[in-house]
Amino acid sequence: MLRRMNMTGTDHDTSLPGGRRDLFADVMAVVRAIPRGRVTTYGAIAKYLGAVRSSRMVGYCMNSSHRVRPAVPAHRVVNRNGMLTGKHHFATPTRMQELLERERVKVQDDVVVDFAERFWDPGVHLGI
DNA sequence: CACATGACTGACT
DNA sequence: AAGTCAGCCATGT
Repeated sequence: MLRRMNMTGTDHDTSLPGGRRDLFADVMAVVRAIPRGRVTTYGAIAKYLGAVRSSRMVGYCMNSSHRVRPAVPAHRVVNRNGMLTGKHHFATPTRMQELLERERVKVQDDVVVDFAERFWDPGVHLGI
C-alpha cells in the first residue's frame, strides 16, 4: 500500500539518497490509479496522502511527472474547479484536452464538463 | 541568507 | 462574485 506523506514540515523524509522522493512516488501511484474517463484534483491527492495543505507539492510533483516510467495519466489531474491548470506543461497547449476528450471527457473553456460526475476521489475509491 | 515563484486551496473581504 | 491573503514548501536566483 501507499506510504503516507510525511507531514512534519521540513523533515527530510521527502528526500532519499537516489534523489527519489516518497511523496513523488506516492503521487505517481495515485495518479496511475485514476480510471480512464475520470479526473481528480491536486487537493484530493494531497488529502489522500495525509497532507491536506500540501496540494502545491502535488502540483510540483506533477511538473516532473512527464519523465516517469511507466507513464502516468497526468491529464486526469485538474484543479478543484475542474480547470486544466496544467495544460501548459504538456507537449502542446492542447494536448491535455485532447487526451481527456480521447476518453470521452468533454472540456469547454479549459474546464471539465460535468466535473462533479467525473470526479474520482482517491480517498473513497482507494480507501482512506 | 533573502526573496520570488509556482500543475493549489480555503478563508476572508 | 471576484479579488486578495495566508498557508504551503521545493527550487532557483
